[in-house]
Amino acid sequence: VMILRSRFLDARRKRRNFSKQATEILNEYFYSHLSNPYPSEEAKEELAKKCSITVSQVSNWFGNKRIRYKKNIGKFQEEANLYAAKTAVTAAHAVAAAVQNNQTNSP
Amino acid sequence: LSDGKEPPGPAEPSTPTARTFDWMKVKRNPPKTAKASEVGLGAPGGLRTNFTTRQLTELEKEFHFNKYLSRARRVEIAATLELHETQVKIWFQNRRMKQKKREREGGRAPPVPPGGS
DNA sequence: CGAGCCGATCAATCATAGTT
DNA sequence: CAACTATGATTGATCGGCTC
Repeated sequence: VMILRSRFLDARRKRRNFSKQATEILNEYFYSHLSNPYPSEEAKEELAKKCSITVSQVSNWFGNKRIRYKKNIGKFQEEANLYAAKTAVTAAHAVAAAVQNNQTNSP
Repeated sequence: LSDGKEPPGPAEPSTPTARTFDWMKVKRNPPKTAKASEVGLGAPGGLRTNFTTRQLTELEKEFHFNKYLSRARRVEIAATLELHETQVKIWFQNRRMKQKKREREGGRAPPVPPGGS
């Protein structure tokens, strides 16, 4: 049986965790698209570039994230709220900027 | 790209954030590999078959010879390796995708990360 | 109409990195 | 340092769509 394990022992070992920043970007996308966290091929390429990883790694990340998320939603609740708030702030900034540029207000 | 809302609302009212969407409910049917009714033994269908080294070696060898299998060859290999024709078929399909993946990305970058010297 | 293929994904597991 | 957890990768098999 052990022998059967040895058939692998190739790639998957020696794996490096993605940079904190890359994970940040991936999570932002995941939680801001929680209703449908399935990035298109183009989106994956863009994420891959921003994260400095390959498209396959982006796919692996989303695949693992989706499965693990639905496996135990509760465990990710905290993280979900964190990123939800984060994107909300980003959106707020965008709106604020738009308002400043566009003096079109409405009380 | 930036969507704001999804027309249908498959979510459930409970928590303001992180609702339950359809993709979270997706369940795959269990593998149909081996019918318990056929052999009627401790072969519960629904388990991911673990190919042996011998089977993988043979399949790999055949793959290098032919990327695609003919019906006849498939039957032959399935018999020799004691696998279902479907398993052999699926193995080749997955193997081809794997090959494509390696070609697409594995263009370079295997030598050595930084560090040497 | 059905079989094989493609592309994407699932789901379980492996082996390791990181944490406690 | 051991025990446990988080995470990236691998892979047999499924799902939907397309071709023939």
